[in-house]
Amino acid sequence: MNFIEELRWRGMIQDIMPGTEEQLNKEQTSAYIGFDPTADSLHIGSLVPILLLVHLQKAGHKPYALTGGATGMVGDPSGKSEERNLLSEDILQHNQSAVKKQLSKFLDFDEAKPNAAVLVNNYDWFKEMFFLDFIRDVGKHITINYMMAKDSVKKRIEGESGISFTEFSYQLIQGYDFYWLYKHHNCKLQMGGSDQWGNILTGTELIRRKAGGEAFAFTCPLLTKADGGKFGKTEKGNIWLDANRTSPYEFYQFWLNASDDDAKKWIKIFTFLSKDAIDNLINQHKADASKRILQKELAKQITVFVHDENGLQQALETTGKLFANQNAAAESLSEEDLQNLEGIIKINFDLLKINAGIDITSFLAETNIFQSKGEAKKMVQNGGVSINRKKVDGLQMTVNTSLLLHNKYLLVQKGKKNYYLVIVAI
RNA sequence: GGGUAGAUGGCCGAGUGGCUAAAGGCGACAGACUGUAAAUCUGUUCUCUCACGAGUACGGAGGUUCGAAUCCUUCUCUACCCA
Repeated sequence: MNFIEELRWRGMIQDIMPGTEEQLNKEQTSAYIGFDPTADSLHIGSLVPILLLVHLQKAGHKPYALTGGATGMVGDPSGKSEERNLLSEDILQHNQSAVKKQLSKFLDFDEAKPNAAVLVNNYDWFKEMFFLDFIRDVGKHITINYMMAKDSVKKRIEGESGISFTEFSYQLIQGYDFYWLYKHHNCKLQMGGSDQWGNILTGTELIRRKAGGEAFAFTCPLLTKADGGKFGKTEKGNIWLDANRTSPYEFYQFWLNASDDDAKKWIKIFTFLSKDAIDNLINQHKADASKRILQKELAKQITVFVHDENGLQQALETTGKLFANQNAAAESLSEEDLQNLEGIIKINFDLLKINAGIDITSFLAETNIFQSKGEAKKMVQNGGVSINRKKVDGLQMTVNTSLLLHNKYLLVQKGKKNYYLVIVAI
């Protein structure tokens, strides 16, 4: 199975330019994807493009991962309904190096291999670029009419808040990236999310007009959830690839909570399991959906990919303790169990206050489990708070030493799935 | 430059002097059900407060009024039309 066929059955191809497959079959091809340094960690939305590069490399082609030091300074209008705030140069610098570090985890950079991965930063070729040169050498080749016809631009022009010249120019900058890589690295293919289709085509157009060359492109679908919600968000926000931002346990939990429909789609995209293996899993899942075989396998594979075997073990251990015996009393957890709960939020709290006894709303607010007493109160009244797995049934409750597990711990739940371990000490 | 229509809570959108912390919808969070799903039903959803209550808030500023999202002045921004 060739690279494109592989991606196709996995549901990872949205649009593809004619001739792309032929090019890839013909010779080892260099291809690139850009990553915007909008934060100092990538999140799971970037995982699909990363996987495209990994598949590409596995198929024997040469992947280029581009960090957008220059494009990040401008801001991509695609998929945004409003003008974005510009990031400061310091932050961009910091983000770039962090993103770079993360990317290097997933690709093989062994230079001995002919298809070793390469990291590039478009700031390197834009920092010396003068405005006049750019509008003469690049701008001249692309008409405004062409640029305005792009969906991402059209929407903004027709929309409420308009579009600045800065963001309007974005596609030219990205287009030039492709041209530059084509010229200097013989890079003939650009991939990306389907929201990038317009920007990518500007690049192939530039290569055609300015260099008389032929370049190719395809995009992968943007992920949504079966219920129409945004992919990769939870009540706590984005799911990041950085273990310090999203612990392996939380990361694992995210995938484990996938709905059946989503799990079927996602396991093809986010794991390297073969078609047979996945078909087999889907059949097993259908036989007894309540075992959530698909979700477990998906969560396992992708957690190992991002956080290694250790991360997975940590996630499984914590998951086991918290969810395996949900009906068991919290008292059944040993001190070690509690001490080694990795990945959930741990909070230190003053023993003296517990000794004196503290009312439930103050306790929840002072531990920062809730931002204010009002919020804590509302949630308690809704029945959404448990301590040591017992539902807090009223505001009159007092937290005191009798509740402590092993004289030291309190296991607090906000909702069903959000655990906090309060550690009491002086 | 001239004219017209607009700007309401995370989003959409009702509201033209007091009964308006502002209908309704979406989203989000929680509960029930369940499989730590989905769907459904229920509750919550400006901030602080155990509560009584208080403080902010209908683009910005100022004014009229006992009382303003609602009326007036002015400014900013957006859309459309004319030049």
